[in-house]
Formats: sequence, structure tokens, C-alpha cells
Amino acid sequence: MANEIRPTEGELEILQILWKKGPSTVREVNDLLNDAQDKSIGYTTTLKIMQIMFEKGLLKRDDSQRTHIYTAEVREGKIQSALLDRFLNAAYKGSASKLALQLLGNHKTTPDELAEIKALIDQLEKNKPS
Amino acid sequence: MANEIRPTEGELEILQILWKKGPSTVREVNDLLNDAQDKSIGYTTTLKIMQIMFEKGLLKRDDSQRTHIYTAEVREGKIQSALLDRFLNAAYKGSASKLALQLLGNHKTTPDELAEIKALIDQLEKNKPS
DNA sequence: TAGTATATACGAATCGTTTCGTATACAATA
DNA sequence: TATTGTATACGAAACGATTCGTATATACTA
Repeated sequence: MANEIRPTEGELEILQILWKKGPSTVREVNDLLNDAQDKSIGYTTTLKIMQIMFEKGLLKRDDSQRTHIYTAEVREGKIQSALLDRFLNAAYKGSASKLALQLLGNHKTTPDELAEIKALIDQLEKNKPS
Repeated sequence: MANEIRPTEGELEILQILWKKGPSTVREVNDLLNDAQDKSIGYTTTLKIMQIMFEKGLLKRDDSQRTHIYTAEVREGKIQSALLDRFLNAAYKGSASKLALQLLGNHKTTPDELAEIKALIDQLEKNKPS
């Protein structure tokens, strides 16, 4: 065990792109990173990080062509869940409700989203009656 | 501006202790850190980190006695809010509802907490009728 | 007072992430 | 074929967080 999946913030940005876009080249990822940001990131920087992510098992790659194609090797929900768990413990000492209250209080949420969350709560309450 | 408050995980652990316990000495903090953990941390390590936190403005200290007393200089809710914002963007691309759903789905929440959250949602819905 | 325990200060080693310069390979083209 | 553009590979610098050894000051105690 002890298989800690713990992407850094930089790695997470790359994962977000791959989750959304699917298999991509380093250049595509790098372009998107530079689009969506204030600062600019050199091509070899992105390449290096993606190579390291590959070594860590976060990405897989097809190197049958000169231009390698990278794909996320980890599922979005799984990573989010792991990060959330960690964050919850680090910042809220594990109190999910405290986090939830602050989340809903501080951030704009659409009526639809609120309804969705409420529905989930209703369901949780039903399944756990006692 | 550009007054980024961004405690590291290690710093956050110390803040948690100070938030809970109030003003404390380095030794007290270090003891609690070692109590509540698997790994052990040297005294001078904790001292160093707290000194750095002091320089960053995260802590204030009373050095009128030989044994200095440290106090959290930042409010718990404020730090949590800033961290949550960052985390929400990094891991969920800003979708609070996605985070909320995963949070409530994955973690055990007591009926009381669920009720509390539902009450907040009701209130949010009332205040934002259209 | 001499010796021991405990405090802070300082500086350096280590570690992981991020960054990029440079070397090298390969492909397209003039 | 020689030039130019674009890949990957490699290595090292820079940076921040963490860790701790050691020096020094101070208090306690035998």
C-alpha cells in the first residue's frame, strides 16, 4: 500500500486539461496552460512536469510517434476525493459540515445546484433514519 | 495588495493547535504535534517553523519572558475561507456544488449536521427568490 | 558556585517542485 | 542536400518547506 496520490497544484492544472480534452500532446497542454493564465510557462517546463507525472504514474503516454501523446492515468473523481479528504483534515479537522456551511455561505450557488444538494441530503436522511 | 495568506500544511497544523488552545509555548505546541501524530518532530524544527510564521505575520509573540508565548495572528475562518477558495479552484475548477455533493456523499455527516446544512440552503433559497 | 536542564538563535543540509538552457534527433522544405 | 522548425532528453539552477545540529543564554538545583 502506501500508494499516496498527491498531485501538486501544477500537476493538477495539467490533469484538468487532460480530463477535459482527453489525450493531448505536450504542446497542446502548454498552449492551454498559457491561454488560461496570467503568467507564461515555457514549453520545456511543461514537458518536464509531464515527464515526471508519467514517471509517477499520473499519466500514461503513447510514444510510438515522434510526438508523444499523453493521457490522464488517474480518474478525476478519485483524485478529487483524495484531495478533498486531505484538505478536509488539514483545514477543517475533518468536520465536513463546517466546510459545507462555509462553502455554501461564501460562494454563489445557483438555485438548481442548491436543489440538487438538498435532494441529496433528503436521500441521506432517508437512508439513515435512526 | 497581493497579501497572499497561504500557510503550508505544517503551518496549518500549528495554527490548529493555537486556535484551539490559545497562546502557547513552542514546547507545548511541539508536544501536541508529537502526541497527535505518527511521526515525531524535533523541538527545534517546530521552533524554526514558528519563528518563520512569526516573520510572515501568521503568529504574534510575547518575548518579554525567557519562554516566548505565541498566538495566532490570523483568524481561523478567514484562513479557511482563503484556503477553500484556492482548493475549490484548483481541484474543482470553481464548482462549489460539485464539491458539496462529493463532500456529503463521501463523508459521514450526522443528522444534526445535515439538518443544519438544509436550513442554510432554505435560507439561501428564500433570500434569492427569483 | 558548579553543573544540569531548557530556552532561543543561527546556519546549513535535504527534499520536492518548478523552471529553463542546451543537446540531440527527426521531419519538412527550399 | 542544407536549412529550418519542432520533438524529446538531460542536467542543473532556483526556490520554499522542512529538518536538525550546534552555539549561546538563562534558569534551576545540588
